[in-house]
Amino acid sequence: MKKKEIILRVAMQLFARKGFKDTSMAELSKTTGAAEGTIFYHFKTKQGIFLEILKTAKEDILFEFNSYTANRKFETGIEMMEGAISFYLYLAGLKEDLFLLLHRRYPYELAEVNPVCREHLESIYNCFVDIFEHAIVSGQADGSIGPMPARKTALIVFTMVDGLVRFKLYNLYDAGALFNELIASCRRMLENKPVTG
Amino acid sequence: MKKKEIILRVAMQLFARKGFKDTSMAELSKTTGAAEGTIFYHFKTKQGIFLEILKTAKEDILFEFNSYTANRKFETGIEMMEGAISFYLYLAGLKEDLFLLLHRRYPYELAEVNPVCREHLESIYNCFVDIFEHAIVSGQADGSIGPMPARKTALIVFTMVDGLVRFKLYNLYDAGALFNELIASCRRMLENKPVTG
DNA sequence: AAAAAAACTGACTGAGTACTCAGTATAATT
DNA sequence: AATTATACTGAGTACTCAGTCAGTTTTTTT
Repeated sequence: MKKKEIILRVAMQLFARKGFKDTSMAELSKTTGAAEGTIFYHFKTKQGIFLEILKTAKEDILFEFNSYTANRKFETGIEMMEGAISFYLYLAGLKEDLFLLLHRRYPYELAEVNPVCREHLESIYNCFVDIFEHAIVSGQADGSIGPMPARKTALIVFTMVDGLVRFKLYNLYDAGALFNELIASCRRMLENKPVTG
Repeated sequence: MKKKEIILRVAMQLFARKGFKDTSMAELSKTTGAAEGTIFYHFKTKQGIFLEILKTAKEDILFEFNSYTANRKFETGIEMMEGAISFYLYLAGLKEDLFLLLHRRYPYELAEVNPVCREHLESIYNCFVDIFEHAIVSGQADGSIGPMPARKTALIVFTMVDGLVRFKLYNLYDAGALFNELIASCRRMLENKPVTG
């Protein structure tokens, strides 16, 4: 593996687990085995490393997203939603460092002054919200999901699922213990209620 | 106002808006008008300042919580839940700096090694989840809310509402545009569905 | 094998960091 | 008025930081 790759991989871990500011170039140098000068040969600034991490993360998620949507088929929209939620939680476990990074403040502060960063973040979030929205639209077509604004509801589902991930990442609550209840709550929230009377 | 108070007040703002690590004692000294030595006369360490901020924040929230629960009366549990959600969003607007602080990573990292910090955070969170839980239990008693585990559901409602606050604080989405949909979603999630047939 | 290009090195820099301390000013107590 | 206690000061300390640069090693091209 080339040093540049190693630097990116290790920096991702450190930025996610310790934070951007709390990770020094000296530490990154020691952990990667690359001299500090080497790091600055490959990346102009420390922030530059972060932006490249975010770029590859975006491509990574887009890939996972595509292979997910290509392979899964669901009977109803509400089942599709269950699959989407499971997918998000599965991905958060698989790529824990990335989700830790995305739950830090730094990316969003950078996004406010750096359009490239903002675009990467938006791509990542749109991916996920799109999945939820698509499930809702499908469910409304097949009758399993009731009438409600699809995008807004997708955003609300996203905050629920991402909130659960935050609980887990921050060690606030055992996320697994809430999983079944989350699914049940979403079902009640989305289900098409037959009109009685 | 005594210098100690000023230091606490300004440090709260700076820690919330710029982050703990990104706020230097030099800056805090300049902004407060107190010499660096004065700051360390009142507080043993920088971390000590943070802990005292969190302590007063906890007392602050407990006070708001008490005056809220003392003054409001609701017909049904589901209405009480609507009131609780509004209260949370109102408080997040009123005490924006505190909520910014609580959405940073630093408090939770400190909580993992500092029991005092952990206790403060737990008190704060329990306050809010208790309000939601109480609404659910009341609603189940009066029949406006269906049968579901009260605490777990309260936690899920909390992630939804707090997620909305995060959207707003991070400038990700206009939270106001989602408010009505959030209330409607919660209603559908909680409402007691009459058994048909 | 020689020349050119790319990858790599680590000592160094100057600015910034949390925190200290010897001493001064102000307030409270006798 | 004298003594004591509290509040305050800012230059100084030892250290860490991101980033530089002159020079060396490795790889690629000719």
